Amino acid sequence: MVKGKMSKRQQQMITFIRDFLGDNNYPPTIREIGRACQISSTSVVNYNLNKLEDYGLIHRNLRVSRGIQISDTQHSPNLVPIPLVGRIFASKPVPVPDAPSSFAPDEYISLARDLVGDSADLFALEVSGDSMIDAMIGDGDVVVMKRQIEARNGDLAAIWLNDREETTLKHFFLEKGRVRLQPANPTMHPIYEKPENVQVQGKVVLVVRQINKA
Amino acid sequence: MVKGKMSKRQQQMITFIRDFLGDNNYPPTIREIGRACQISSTSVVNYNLNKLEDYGLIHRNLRVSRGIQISDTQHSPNLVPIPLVGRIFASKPVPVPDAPSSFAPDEYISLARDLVGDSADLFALEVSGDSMIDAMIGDGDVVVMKRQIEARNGDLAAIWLNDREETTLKHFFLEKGRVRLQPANPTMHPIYEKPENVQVQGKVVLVVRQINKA
DNA sequence: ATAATAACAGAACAGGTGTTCAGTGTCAAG
DNA sequence: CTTGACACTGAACACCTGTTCTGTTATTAT
Repeated sequence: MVKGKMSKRQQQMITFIRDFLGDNNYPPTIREIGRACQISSTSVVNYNLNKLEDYGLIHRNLRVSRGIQISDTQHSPNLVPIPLVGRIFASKPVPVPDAPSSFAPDEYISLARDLVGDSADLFALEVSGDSMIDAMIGDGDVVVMKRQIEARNGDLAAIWLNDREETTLKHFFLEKGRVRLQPANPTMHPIYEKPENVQVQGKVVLVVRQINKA
Repeated sequence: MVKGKMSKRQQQMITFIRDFLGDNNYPPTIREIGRACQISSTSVVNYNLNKLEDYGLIHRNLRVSRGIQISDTQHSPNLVPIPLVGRIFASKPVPVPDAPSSFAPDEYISLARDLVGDSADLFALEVSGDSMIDAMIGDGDVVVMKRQIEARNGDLAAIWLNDREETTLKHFFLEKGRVRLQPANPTMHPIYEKPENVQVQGKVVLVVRQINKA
């Protein structure tokens, strides 16, 4: 992960690589990129490719012709890449990413598009510990969330409790001046909070649990 | 399309190309194919590649390095289609499909290959009811299972209990003549059964929970 | 057996391709 | 002004890669 924003050229290059890959199913060469982006020198293309790799947008296989892989997507229109931005603990607020595209996480999880839709505001968190057990979410589960400030009644949301200083995943209900937080596990009882004490950080859209990670 | 069947070598080659493409997202060179398939001469690889193109299995871009495209109308190589064979109730045995390809389910769920691997023995079930709550699996969850008769210690398995005549999802442990079935929820206690009373129907490899099905 | 065809081996060639290096200009900080 | 970082140029090098050629071996038909 590296700071800095893409230059015009780098943006042009990565869009060309993406288009080329879509047309031909194999990545372009350095000279093909240069030709398409009006770059006369192969070393400049090489230079900017290294920058793009520093940003985490591509992966280069050194000394391999056409050894460019786009890391934001396995280049499948049916797969949605979701940045895995960190881990979630009950004792800390959810590390919600600020801007959608300004940063480049080092890890992605790919999911079929029909599972999560097309939203750009998705991010994934790996759960640490059993503190979310009342939401039927266990240690090692991956929760896919949609960044949003407000929740609608019934949403399973990540909620920061100001007084307790912890994050909880519960179903959100705003009812006559108070907030009811209902555990997903129906055998457990809800808790009630004052609206000014709760802070919605995002809405859970999917939970994935891999039993045997190879 | 041309008549004739593929030789052993050609079959080996095309599977290698497919695997290579899956791993690297770019096609292999002629020499990489030859190395993987124990072919000493590049001309032989070239020879057989032309045959594969005659058969319509691949498309070659002449004079382009790694210019091999697999004309695979199939799904994306990064998505695995998993048949959704039915619903799971605690009161009934899991409807395990008999033969992998002998039946045609009307519904599929697609998952990224890196989530579930390549096994052909996968099938998916939608959970009805809250009977699996002690496995942290709720109503509407989709469990992806791998068909198998035996379970190893620690596997989260679908287990049919002969006497109670019901299915349960628990972690399986065979220990000194008895079977311990441990709920995934660590706050709940295990149950113990005689080995002849339990029947493994499959092993859970993944659980997916969609919160808001659009 | 003989001939024809398919499949393969090895080598060589021309051009493609990633890499590297010595410079050039720009621009902001010291 | 000087310095240094940054983006870029042009050229050269070494290896990679697809192609082609000649020749050999195996298989099949006549």
